[in-house]
Amino acid sequence: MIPNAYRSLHCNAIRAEHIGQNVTLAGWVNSARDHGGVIFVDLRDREGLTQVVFRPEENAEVAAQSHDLREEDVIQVTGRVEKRLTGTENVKLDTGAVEVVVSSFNLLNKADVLPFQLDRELSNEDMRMKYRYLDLRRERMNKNIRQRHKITNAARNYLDAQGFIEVETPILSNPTPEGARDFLVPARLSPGKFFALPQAPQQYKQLLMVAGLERYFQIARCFRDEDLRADRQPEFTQIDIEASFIQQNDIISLVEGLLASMFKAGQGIDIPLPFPRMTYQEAMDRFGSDKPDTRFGNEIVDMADVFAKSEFKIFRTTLENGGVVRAINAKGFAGITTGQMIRLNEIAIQAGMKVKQLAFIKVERNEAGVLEYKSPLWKFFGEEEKAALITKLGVEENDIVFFYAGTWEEACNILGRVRLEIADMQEITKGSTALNFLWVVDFPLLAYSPEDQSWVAVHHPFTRPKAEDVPFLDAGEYGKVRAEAYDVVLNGYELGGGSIRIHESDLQSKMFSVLGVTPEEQQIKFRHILEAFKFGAPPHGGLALGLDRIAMLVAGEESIREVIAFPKNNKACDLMTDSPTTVDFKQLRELYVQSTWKEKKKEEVATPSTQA
RNA sequence: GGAGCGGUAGUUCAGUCGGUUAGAACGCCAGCCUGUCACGUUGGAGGUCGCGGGUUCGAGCCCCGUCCGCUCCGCCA
Repeated sequence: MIPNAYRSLHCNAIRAEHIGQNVTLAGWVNSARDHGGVIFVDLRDREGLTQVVFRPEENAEVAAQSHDLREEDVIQVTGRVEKRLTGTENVKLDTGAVEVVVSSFNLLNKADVLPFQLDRELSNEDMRMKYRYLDLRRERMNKNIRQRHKITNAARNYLDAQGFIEVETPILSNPTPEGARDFLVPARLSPGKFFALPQAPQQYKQLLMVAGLERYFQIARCFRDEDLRADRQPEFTQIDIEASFIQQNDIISLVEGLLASMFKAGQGIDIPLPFPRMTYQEAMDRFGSDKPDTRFGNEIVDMADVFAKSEFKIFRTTLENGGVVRAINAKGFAGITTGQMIRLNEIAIQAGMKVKQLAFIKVERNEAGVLEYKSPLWKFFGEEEKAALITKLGVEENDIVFFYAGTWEEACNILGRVRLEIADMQEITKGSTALNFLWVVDFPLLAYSPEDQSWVAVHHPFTRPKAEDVPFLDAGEYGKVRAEAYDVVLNGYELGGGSIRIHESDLQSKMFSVLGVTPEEQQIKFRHILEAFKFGAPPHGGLALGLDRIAMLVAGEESIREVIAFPKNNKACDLMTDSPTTVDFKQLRELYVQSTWKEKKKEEVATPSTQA
């Protein structure tokens, strides 16, 4: 730290070597302990605490003034560093062996009593957000914000060292034809027209590849006007990366090194490289998710071979009709409560289960010491099936097995969700420090949307189909086409994703056509990119990482709000500034914009009379 | 758009079967206290039980509606 007029040292910098020296400190009164004569003040700045002592015999006037000090007053003190009296050292403080005996002090700013105590946990989220600047004074928030700086810095340094160039792309850009809802900005100088805030710098970064930059990155703010979650904010930050003359493996090892440098900077740990890889198909089959949490087992098991010729008609006919029969063995969860069972079934129904209850087998030892298979299905299974099932699922005492019979998609969705809920109920990952990184590769290129009655891009329309699957694309068998796309996953969170892109104009145009964008629309919305690809676009690809989520996981937090200085609440509002807000009619008129929103009128319904 | 949990003192919470004056801890205010560090100690103030309505002799507690916060589903190329 460079000394200035306010202070010669930070509060946490004072050590035994300073004994005898005069120092000047500035900061906040963390606590004041008034003993009538001597007064102790723990002085806090962003680096830490130092105990300063006001003694009447040192300076009677200053000591008298110190009686009025209250928590969070901002003060400046000058005094002599002394070794603490023997027996009064405080091992909890880095500066606990010394103290500053104050000879002069300035009250820089008096503080009102705070609306909440900084040293106690606070559960009132409105209060935290309304007084976010006070919430950020708390040690936990201070740590999170600074840790975020460290990992961001590490990312910049790493990418710079790898030859990547940081480029800023426009915040005012065009609406995105598909994908998330855009935030719109009226364009005053083009009456009736609108900008959109970028959901991602996707097209710009590809055009930078056409521009010959070869290696680009940006710590980019992105905007999506969708509903919020604990890990989703309407504005968030991506580490956006794009490179030319590069293949999937190159990007994967680049990003592994990047993440390793960030976790090293944030947590001081070395994460093992390389990360395991799994195809999308395998992830869905085993975990029912494209972002599997691999910290625990209870995997989904295919039971087709066991039940192919079963007497149990529901399972057999499901299989005969091209469906699947799959199961999860929840190890040691036979003690599931009625409430938990109800909850699991609710979740399964939400996830698309067509029946009212998940079929199950609960394995418990009865009073006579015999293993019992409690299940509404057990009586329908033949002896061979039972034996095969027990072996295949590794069923033991105190296990409970859940079954689902239906389509592959349903089974993945339902059992994937059930698997996570069971882990939550069993608190399997509670307190775990495991970091299970994973690459999910070979995503499908396209998915059919029954809602839109058309094929939509699973990643985005610029994603390259795998060369060996292009014949399926040509044949119109869109469901079979895999993409050169990859996601990096940590403990069930999607940290980021990317792809090798299309760099040929005709292939890009064909891709748009498959997605239902007519040639006319292509010219209107994508002329710039289709043209650019004709002027010598290099093969390229990239990836974007969610910086907020990474910061959250590094900090061990469960919400990205804890690593964002001024986040929005559930309704995308900022309670501190009361944003968003209404604007004057005049301001709207200048933008040629008119609001159609009307406040709901309170229904003037007569209160039902209770007296006849 | 849907589901769940929550809202009681400044804060964190308790509040039994619907029944006297709604409690505790921390914080706050005042006094005392020269070695504390979650200082101690004596005293004090502080409540629209989110809001509106209903049931009841009586509601923090039961019912209906509504607002706010959080979590999840839908949504998030």
